[in-house]
Order: sequence, then structure tokens, then C-alpha cells
Amino acid sequence: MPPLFRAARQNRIFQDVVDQIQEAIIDGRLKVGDRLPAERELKAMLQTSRSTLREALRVLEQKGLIEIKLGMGGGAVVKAVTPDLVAESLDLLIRSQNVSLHHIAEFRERVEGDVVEIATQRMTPSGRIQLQTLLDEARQHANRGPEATSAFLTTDKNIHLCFAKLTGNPIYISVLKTIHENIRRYYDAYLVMEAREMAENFKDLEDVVAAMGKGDAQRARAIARAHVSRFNGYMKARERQENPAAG
Amino acid sequence: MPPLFRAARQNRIFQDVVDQIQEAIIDGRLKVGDRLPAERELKAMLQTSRSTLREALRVLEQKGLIEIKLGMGGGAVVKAVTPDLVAESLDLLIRSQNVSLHHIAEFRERVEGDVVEIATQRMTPSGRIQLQTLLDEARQHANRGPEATSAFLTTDKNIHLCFAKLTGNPIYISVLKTIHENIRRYYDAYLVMEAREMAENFKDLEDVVAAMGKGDAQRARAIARAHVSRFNGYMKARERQENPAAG
DNA sequence: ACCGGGTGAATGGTCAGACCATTTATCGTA
DNA sequence: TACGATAAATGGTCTGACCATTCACCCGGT
Repeated sequence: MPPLFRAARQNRIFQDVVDQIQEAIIDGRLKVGDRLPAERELKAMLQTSRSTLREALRVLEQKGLIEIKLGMGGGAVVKAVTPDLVAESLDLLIRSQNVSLHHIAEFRERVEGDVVEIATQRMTPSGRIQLQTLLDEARQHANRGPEATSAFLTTDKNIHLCFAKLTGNPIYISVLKTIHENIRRYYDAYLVMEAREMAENFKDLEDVVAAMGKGDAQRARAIARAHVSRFNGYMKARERQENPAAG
Repeated sequence: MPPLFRAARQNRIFQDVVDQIQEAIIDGRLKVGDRLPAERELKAMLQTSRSTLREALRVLEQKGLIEIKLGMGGGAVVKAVTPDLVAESLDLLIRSQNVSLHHIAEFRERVEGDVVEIATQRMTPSGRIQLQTLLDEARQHANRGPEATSAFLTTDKNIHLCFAKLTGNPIYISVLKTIHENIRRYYDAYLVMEAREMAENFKDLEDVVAAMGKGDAQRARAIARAHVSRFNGYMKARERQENPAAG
């Protein structure tokens, strides 16, 4: 077996270290949960200094590839890559005002429609049960009125994520997770739903699931898209209240 | 005016430094193009050591918030936040999740359709010119036959990215960039197009652009989707040749 | 035998100071 | 004036030390 790492050489040595470890993770020589050698060992393996090595570890940590724990028995552990970093970078884009809520909304509207369409074709018995459970949950929150807005939104999100899981396509799952993480910030900041709005939205969800149950993918798609569109409408209305000039 | 930075204190000091500088960038106290003080000055301002400061700079660089240049007159310069990091992290996610070509293809087929539909509604004069130029390029590659497969694929990619830019939605831009980067890995590995296939594909592109020119968004969408679907068909065929059992 | 606290070792986090490599400005000379 | 040598500014790397946190182990008391 070849050694896990070779000596690091390049203009920026830490970049070479990053590349080596990242490669090892992506092609599976390092698996999730594996622990990297201690810094003082690694620096010997890579024939570099500890500061250089640490800069590399910082980058890998920021990329979400490893997690570093303190103290004895701590160290760098290979992490499962999650949509978190995508969400974070999207968040940065949004906050630096290069992406607006409108952009996310436009994207989401179509993606959610697609997801529901595919999910309908791949419905499973256990999926039916999960959706029914989530739907019951949503109904209860909706009945409690505006004070339960946050709880309702959480269940709403979980229903959409359940659709995504039904597609079995990890891209849809990651993309939808990312969107919901980002969009939720706006909802929490601005959105308190009126009882009527909650009822409307709950009915949307109910209708989507019903259409999915009948295997009517196109109808499910259309309702889902309208559902998301309605949500976006609420947000636009709230935005106009905040900043009428933008309307 | 308050000092730009305060002394850094927290469990992980470098994290505090990252936060401070990031805040300064996001809320506009540091603007794009601004140059940060030299490391030896910054470390004094933040009352920290140079190694700690440098770990923070590595993180900010990785986040795409600053760019660091060597030599005299170099240093850390605030960068415009671009969708690149979103694309990169999405890429990481896809690569580490063993996402199959099938998953990418399924996603791409629908997204490309959406993109073309939106782009049609937002066509610009300069967009028309760019597309026409790219189309001419593609025609030339197609005429050269199979040996020009790679060049044709590159132009094909550029045309799709041009569609994405026309949407004006950075999310579509980063998503499409990522998709093409990932899918290209498969194409380069397997795909050599026959002359007939290249001709078919070129005609698809020509038809899409024509429909877009007439403002027929739905027709453009349908052709684009079929175009991508055809591409995916080629790949599936090639996969079967490699591994008949999977067919 | 068991429990609890103390203690030390492993490990990441920080620091200080030196030197190297790259880039640009400056100055002197042809 | 033009060009080349030189110096200064700046990031990149290295070394070695010490601090802070965590956990396993051991010892003593019950």
C-alpha cells in the first residue's frame, strides 16, 4: 500500500496539502469518520511546518470536509459533506446583495414543481405514511392560528423535503435543503401568517398530496408550483410594507 | 470614526478575526477593492499573533471574500462575492455523494428547460449577438466531425451558460456552471460523437435559438429539454457499451 | 468492590521571532 | 533616456515554545 500522503511541494505549500487531503477524501482513501493523524505527525508525513499544515486544515474545515475537536482524543475527523456549505455560500451571496429573494423564489417555484412531479412517479408506501403524518401535523398547526406560524413553516418545510427524498435524487435533496435554509431566514424575519393564509396553504399541501396519491403528476406539479408562488406572494406583500418604494 | 477592528477574543481567536472582517465587508465598512492592512499591521490592530491572523485570512480567502497577492504592493484585497463558491461547494457535494450521471441528467433536463424559457422572456440585443456568434462556432466544430467532439462540447456548454446569464438569476448561473463542470467529466471520459449526432445536436441548438428569437418560450423550452435528453441518451448508450449489465 | 476526584498525557490553539521568495519602486549608471 | 542593479514591502514558511482542553488512568476513601 502506497503511503497516504507524499511530501508537499508547490508555490503555496498549504494549497498542496489541502489538495492531497481533499483528494484522499473524495476518492475514498479517507472515509467519513476517519481520524487524521495528529498535527505533529501529519507535519512529519508531509514534511512541512505546523503553521503551514494548520492553514491547510483551516481551509479543509471551512470547506466542510473535516471537523476539528479539542483536547486528548480530539483532532481532525473526516465529515460527511452536507449541503451546509452550499447554504452558507448562498447566504453570503444574498447578504452581499448579489442575490435577492426574488431570485431564490423564481428558482424555487420551478424546482418544487419538478420535485413533486418526479416524487409522484416514485411514491412509496412508507412515503405515503410519512406524508400523511406530516399533513396531520400541519393541520394542527394551521388550526392554532398565527401564533403557530413558525411551527407551521417548519412542517411545511419538512413536507417539501419529504417530496425531495421521494425523488431519490441527491441533487434535488441538497438543492431543496439549501433553499429552505436560506428562505427560512426571511420568513422568520417578516412573515406572520394570517389564519386565512395558513388555511389556504394547508389546503394546497393537502391537494398536492391527494394528487400525488392518485398518481396525477401534472396536477400535483401545478398545485405545488402555485403553492410556492403564493408563498412568494405573501413575502412580496410584506416587503412592500417594509419598503413601499420597491413595489 | 470608531476603529475598524477591536481586539480579538474568543475560544478560537482566528474565528473572531474572521467574523470581524467578514462583518466589515458585508455591512460595507470594507468595500470591494479595498486593501486590508499588511499582516504585520493587522496583527497589531487585532492584538493577535501572525499565525492566528493568517489562519483567519485563509478562511476568508476560501470563502471568496478576499484575494491575496504576493510581493510588495500585494496583500489582501476585498473581492466581489461571486456565485463561484456556491458552484464549488455544490460541486464538492455532488462529487462526494457519488451522484450518478443519471441523477445529474434528470436534474439538468428540467433546469435547462426552465432556463431557456426564462431566457427567452429576457432576451437582449447583445444576447442575440453572442448566441449567434456561439452558434457559428458550433457549426464549424460540427462540420469538422468526431475529432472536434471536445471543441463542440465546449461551445455547447458556453451556449447553455449564455442562456443562464440571460436569465439574470445568479442561482441559475451557478447551478448550471456546476452541472456542466460535473457532466463534462463524464463526457470527456466516454463521449466521442458521430458526425450524425453532432449534426442533430447542432440543429437542436439552432432551433432553440430560433424559437427564442421569435419569443416562443414554450417551444424553446421543449426543444432545449429534448436536446438535453438526447445528450443523456448518447451517454446511456455509451454506458451500456461499457457495462452491458447495467442496461 | 465501587465510586470520585485528582493528575498527567495527548492534542489543538496561540504566540514570538526569524528567514525566505516574490514583487515593485527607486536610484544610479551607461 | 533607458536599463539594470538594489532595496524595501509584503506574503509564505519554519522553529520551538507555551497555553487550554479533554480524556484515560490511577489512587484513595468508603
